Amino acid sequence: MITNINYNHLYYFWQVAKHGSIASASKSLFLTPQTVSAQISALEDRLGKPLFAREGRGLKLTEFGKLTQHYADDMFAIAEEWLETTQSDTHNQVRSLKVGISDAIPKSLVSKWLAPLIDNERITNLHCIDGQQAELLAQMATHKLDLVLADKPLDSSTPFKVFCHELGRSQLGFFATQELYDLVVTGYPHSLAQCPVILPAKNSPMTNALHYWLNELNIEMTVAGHVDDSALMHALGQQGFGLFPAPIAVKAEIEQRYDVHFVGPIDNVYQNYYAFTPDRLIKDAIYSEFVRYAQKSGELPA
Amino acid sequence: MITNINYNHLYYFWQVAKHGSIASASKSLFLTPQTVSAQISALEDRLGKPLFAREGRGLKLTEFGKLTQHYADDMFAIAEEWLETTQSDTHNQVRSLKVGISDAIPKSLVSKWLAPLIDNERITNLHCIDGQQAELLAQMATHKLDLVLADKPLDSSTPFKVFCHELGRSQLGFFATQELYDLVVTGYPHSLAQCPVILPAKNSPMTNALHYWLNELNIEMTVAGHVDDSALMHALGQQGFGLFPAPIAVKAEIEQRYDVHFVGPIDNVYQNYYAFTPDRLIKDAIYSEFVRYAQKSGELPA
DNA sequence: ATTATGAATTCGAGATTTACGAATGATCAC
DNA sequence: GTGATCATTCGTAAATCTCGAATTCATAAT
Repeated sequence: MITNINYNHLYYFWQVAKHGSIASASKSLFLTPQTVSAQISALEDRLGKPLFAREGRGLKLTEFGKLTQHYADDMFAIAEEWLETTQSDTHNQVRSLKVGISDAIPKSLVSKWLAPLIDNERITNLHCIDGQQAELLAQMATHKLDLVLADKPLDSSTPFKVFCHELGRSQLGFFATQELYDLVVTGYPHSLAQCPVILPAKNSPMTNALHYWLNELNIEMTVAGHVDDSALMHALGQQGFGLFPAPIAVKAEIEQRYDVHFVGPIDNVYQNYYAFTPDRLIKDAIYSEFVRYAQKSGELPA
Repeated sequence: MITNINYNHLYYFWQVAKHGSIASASKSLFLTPQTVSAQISALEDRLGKPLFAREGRGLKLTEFGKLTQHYADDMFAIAEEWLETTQSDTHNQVRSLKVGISDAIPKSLVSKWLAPLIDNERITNLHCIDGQQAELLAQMATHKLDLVLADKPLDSSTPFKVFCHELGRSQLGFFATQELYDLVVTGYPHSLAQCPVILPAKNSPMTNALHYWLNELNIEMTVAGHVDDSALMHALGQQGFGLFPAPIAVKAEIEQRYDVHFVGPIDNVYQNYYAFTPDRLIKDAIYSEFVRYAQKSGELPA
């Protein structure tokens, strides 16, 4: 007689796999290690193969264990969202938010957007991760993220349902170290020809818009490099690697944090901001709250 | 003290929600109805709200129950795939396959491709569903499908990892009822101008290629309509609604089933076939087997 | 209207599972 | 070697799961 899988055992396994040890997992489960150990053994017996290899005084996932963890990750991410969205008492609503932030977006802008929600105590548990837009959307599809922030809209052909909200936009400007600043500040923007620039990824909307602008003005610049990550771009800029573009909305933060100066604006070149939310109705309240806040604070220098 | 969720209870709930009644679910769980009923009640107590409304002598999901079922669907779809891919004994491998088939693909081609796997007894449990490519890929991402067949490749920007395999292609030809056939068969393809045609969706690769071909030959045709679903297109064609294009690879089936005649080929216009598989390693064996079979049988009239 | 049938449920008792304390090994840090 | 940390084994107590019998209720049959 083949018995059913005990999904509680799988839950215990998942906790152990996450924590890396029975001892630590048993604490967070409010159980004793013996218990957890026994349940894991029961699951292994049921499955016919070991999930962990006993190594030294600890455990190590077997290949089969790793695979199982992967599946369990996906499963319990859904379960957690289910509980979060259905168990939170009606007037206190959801209290946690997992946000994916595209590399291209300045972090200081994000914290500006999120600040009202945190100040309000609407959210007590914020979890942010970085990454590329496509990766983040994939994680949202599998319930591992609630919200994705990015600087490009979505080609309509995305397989799964996501909603795309426009948050606003900010004009771009060039920033540079003192040394470079002195070099180009007079005669801007035509003086730009004198100096290398760091640009975002090729074919990113920002880069394209920039090239168009330079073309219009008949300026030929030296491209020092293309960098995907905005934080890295700023850091390189700080080293004097070249001028770099950044949204004017965060001028103050950029100047202060990276010890650079604002050189000048880039006419008609904007970075747009979008928020993506999944096709789930329950967290709606917090979604719309976020979007509303962000759009309001997003009325940035035109 | 807030207790943990018992995921076995959730599993019982899921079964009941699927079967529509405790009586039926309890059979498939090899338990008695009292037991299942009690476990469901326990879960409802833990969650604080009822999952079912007792209605007459049966059960009906509450709104909360429906939502929960939705989450449970997603969770246990993953669990089932996990068990299927890890529990199947090593040399007998996987025996079930869930295939999503894009509307645009002629079903007779699909059955040709799948036949070897079924004849071989490699697969004993085949589940096919129809739909639009994007929808199907979304379902694959959430583990509800193992394989998707479609007629267009994928823009690289798909958020999640899928592998795209080229299966082959078939030249297209026009088909028509006897009456229309008589009208256009002489002087083909220029005679096409005399007769309305049914085309696939606007902007589908097939439609674009067709327009290009017609343009080249300087033929102006009347478009009777655009139809997404290949089966529907054939049915309309059978009614004499107009000529319709179809892959020559299934000429015989089309002629026989829809009682139409092959009018003539369309030069340099092909329908391409692609198989999409998810980023999961375990079902690899059956995937590659399928792709190999399909590619072999896909060497179609050039 | 009365009787059956099919469904969910309640109750109580027994079987099973789960959980813990105590004790045992095994490993690591010192 | 000593003490600390971790997983595990064993035996037992508590919780739970499960089932049979009986109950309730709504529908179906007569």
